[in-house]
Amino acid sequence: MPELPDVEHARRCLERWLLHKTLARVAASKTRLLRGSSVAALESLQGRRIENVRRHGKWLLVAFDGRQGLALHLGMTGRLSLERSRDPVRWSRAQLETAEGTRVHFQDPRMFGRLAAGSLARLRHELGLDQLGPDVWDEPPSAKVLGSALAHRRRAVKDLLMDQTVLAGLGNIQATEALWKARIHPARRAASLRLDEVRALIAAIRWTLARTLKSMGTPGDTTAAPPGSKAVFRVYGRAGETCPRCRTRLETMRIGGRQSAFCPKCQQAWRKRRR
DNA sequence: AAGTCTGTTAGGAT
DNA sequence: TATCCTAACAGACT
Repeated sequence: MPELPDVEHARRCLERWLLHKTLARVAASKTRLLRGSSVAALESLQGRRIENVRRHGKWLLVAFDGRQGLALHLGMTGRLSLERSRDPVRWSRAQLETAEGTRVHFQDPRMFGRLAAGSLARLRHELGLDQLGPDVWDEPPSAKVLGSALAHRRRAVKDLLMDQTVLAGLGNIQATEALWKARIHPARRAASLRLDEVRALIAAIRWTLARTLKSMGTPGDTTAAPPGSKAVFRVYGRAGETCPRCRTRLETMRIGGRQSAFCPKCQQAWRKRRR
């Protein structure tokens, strides 16, 4: 699940569960710590109050008093959940417990997630937040800015959209959906996009992010679709089904090792750059 | 039921 | 430098 909408949802959950609370206990068993961090650093957060919960791209950053921080990446299968007394929590790799007894689990079956604690300044450096591109939801680039980021790049546009140093937050699903919405073939060379196409792409990115975010509802809303439910997506994972726009049979191809669904009619590969 | 697929990213090869 | 590929891991699906 964890692309921008999922991480933003997780952020809102954390805010609801932890904001202004005191962290009484933190434990990390099998979670991989970020290089340069340690369990001792995690434990030094105990007794501190949570001041805010921010997100940049797919990273979560929890700020504590004393300029300390906890950084979290959900990796490919990570999720945050509130412990309820009923069923046991599977794949819990780390636990955060407030003085009031609220217990938050970091569940991560595949263990691609990351956790780190330390001074906020040091974390920002270690995480390479300065290496990340602008957050695609909070600070979307203008067509001109994105256009120049794509110019002179030979890689497939989809591959670049998922490059976190260009734009922070998009993953395979959101990039697939946005390109379909913007009617751009995923394998197009990034440099071949015209300015009007870049403009359409930015609008399409907002469209898919807003749509996915909305489908997840607000934290605690049990009527919303469970995160990652396929129903929201128009083309992702739907190769062989028909295009919702033109009824053409959707196809899929591999780009940068990732499966990329597209509509062969709406998303033409051979539009060449107009000079 | 063995084989294939999977939402990420770091790091090494080309 | 830019791009491409694979490993890290464990489960779901066909």
